[in-house]
Amino acid sequence: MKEIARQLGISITTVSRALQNHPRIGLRTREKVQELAERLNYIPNSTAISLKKRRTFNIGVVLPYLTEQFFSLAITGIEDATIDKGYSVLVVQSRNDFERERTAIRSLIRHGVDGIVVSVASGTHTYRHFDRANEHGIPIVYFDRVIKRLHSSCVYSDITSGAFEAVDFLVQKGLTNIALLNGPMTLQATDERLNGYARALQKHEIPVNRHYIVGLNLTREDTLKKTAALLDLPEPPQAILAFHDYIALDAMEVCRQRGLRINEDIFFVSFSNLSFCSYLEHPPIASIEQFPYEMGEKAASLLIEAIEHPDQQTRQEVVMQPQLVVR
Amino acid sequence: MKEIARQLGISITTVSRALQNHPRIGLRTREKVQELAERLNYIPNSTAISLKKRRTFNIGVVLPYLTEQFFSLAITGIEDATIDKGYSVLVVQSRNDFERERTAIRSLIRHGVDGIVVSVASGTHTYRHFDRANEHGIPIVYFDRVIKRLHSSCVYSDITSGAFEAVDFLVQKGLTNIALLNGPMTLQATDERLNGYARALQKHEIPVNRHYIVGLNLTREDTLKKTAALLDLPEPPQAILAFHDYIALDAMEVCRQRGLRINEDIFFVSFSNLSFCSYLEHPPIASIEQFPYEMGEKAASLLIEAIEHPDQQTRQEVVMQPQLVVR
DNA sequence: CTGTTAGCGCCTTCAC
DNA sequence: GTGAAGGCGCTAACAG
Repeated sequence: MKEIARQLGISITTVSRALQNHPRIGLRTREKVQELAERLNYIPNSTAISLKKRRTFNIGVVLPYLTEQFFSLAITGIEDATIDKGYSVLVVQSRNDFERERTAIRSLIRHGVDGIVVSVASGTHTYRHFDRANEHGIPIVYFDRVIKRLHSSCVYSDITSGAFEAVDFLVQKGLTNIALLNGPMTLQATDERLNGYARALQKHEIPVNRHYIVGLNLTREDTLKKTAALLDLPEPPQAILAFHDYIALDAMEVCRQRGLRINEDIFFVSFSNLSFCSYLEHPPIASIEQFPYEMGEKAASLLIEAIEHPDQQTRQEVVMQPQLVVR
Repeated sequence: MKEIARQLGISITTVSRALQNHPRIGLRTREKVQELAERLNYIPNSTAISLKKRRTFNIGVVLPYLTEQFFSLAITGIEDATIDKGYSVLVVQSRNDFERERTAIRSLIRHGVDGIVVSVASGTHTYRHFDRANEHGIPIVYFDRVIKRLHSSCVYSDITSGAFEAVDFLVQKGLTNIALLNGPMTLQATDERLNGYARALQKHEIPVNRHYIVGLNLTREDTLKKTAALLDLPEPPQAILAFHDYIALDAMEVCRQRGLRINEDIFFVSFSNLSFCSYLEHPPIASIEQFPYEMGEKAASLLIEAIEHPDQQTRQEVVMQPQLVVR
């Protein structure tokens, strides 16, 4: 800017205004300035602007794993919702580790993001780090793995209803012995899933067999072991509802090894609907699509809302309806 | 800082120095400052620091798709290599679109990143936008889909050798009719792959059958169609080398539909080694692992090198050896 | 060991 | 319509 001002023999102020299309600036001046700026391929220093405006136009995203397609789709939604509003996205992976998440948030605060979208790590047990962000005036929107806080919006899917529909679907196919490979009890979604499962069985007056309900700890070994245990039951399940496609895949492997034919001797339904399931010879017969892209998109626009209108504290809770996709 | 200075009755400078553990500051003063800062849960305004230091400690990453596991692994490598040096990562997806890539770079420049890591979009045909970054003093490191520029380092894998080994492996298994499902001719890697393929055949004195060499355009339909054409040849291939696991999967589907048994009637080897291949009942018998994580890591550290020592323009070209993983 | 001063690049009253 | 001056929060000579 200084350079432009010098070359044109005008003041920096004028340059600044010309560049912003300030109304009360001479048309000729404006044109000359903009043209010269172009020629010098001037790019405004956003650091300086940030300092002045107290906005960086960066938003932070903290989520467990980018390698999970669910989250990379979510990020894409976030990107699409923010990019043309001029925001850039800072991504940090928590790897489901509390400590990592904490430092991630801290680092984002230091980097001066205008807001944060987070999907809480499964290892997180206290929420002080999030409050810190809020205390610094940084709004947070939670998605997928949400926690419900006073002033923060969140968007998540209705797991209960997803599980309900899945089980309902299986029962209507004539399957009554349905097992549930559920997540760790620390996650809220685990409860909801159980809920939907139980409610669907109840609807059809099928008694809940507690041996069919299994809590997994996210390690592959655990999944393999507990699936094997299920199959060893005197009355093994005819169908399995898995809380994640990956879990279903691991479980299917166990079944195959025992000579069970997928989608004949035993049926699978799982959450998430990873695109690569379509490459499988025997994919789960149904998946519960949770629309990660849309979730990310929604979360991001709520965040931008919160950033740009900090006054009107309209906390929102958006519940997305999952959809049973039958193959 | 002002607040701390006021409360302690000292100058802002002293506070600043105390916070940075400046050596020539009174121990007592320092402690008092740091303690108060803690209590006020003061977080330095990095925007201001950036303005002063002319560094944002942000680095940009531009790549085609985060949803491809290859790239999300690369990002993870980048993250790990930068995070503890105090950098944050701004991610933008180009979706292989030139225009998107261009705006991405532009936006990163505006946001004042200290450097950029990029995997060039397949749709990119001119490199002016990259030069722009360089003109603004922003170093770039290319990885995977690299272009070779005067002052920019790059890291990529030795596709030729990967293809060579793959074909060599197949021949040693007694397979001689080997087709190559290659990428679009616009990508440099496509050439190299062809090269390795041809060289391996040559080594075993197998003539190159040009009907076996197929250029794909990255759409699924194209893959299906051209694979079918391969199988329709008077002498169909016994094995297929695919330039990507996803391509192999699509091609395998075609084979299956025709009643060919994977890994019996026809064999597959592909590049990339996606983790989910292990879930397949009949995965490619071998994959060419390209170590995306390590590539990202390396690219990022080269970038940091370039950022922190802008004087010593040591352009580096790192070639990673891929590895044939036999299942 | 500590304070004074100037300035990073830009925006924004306020004055002309 | 344009310019001068001050300041965003912090750092870094330069003085004591």
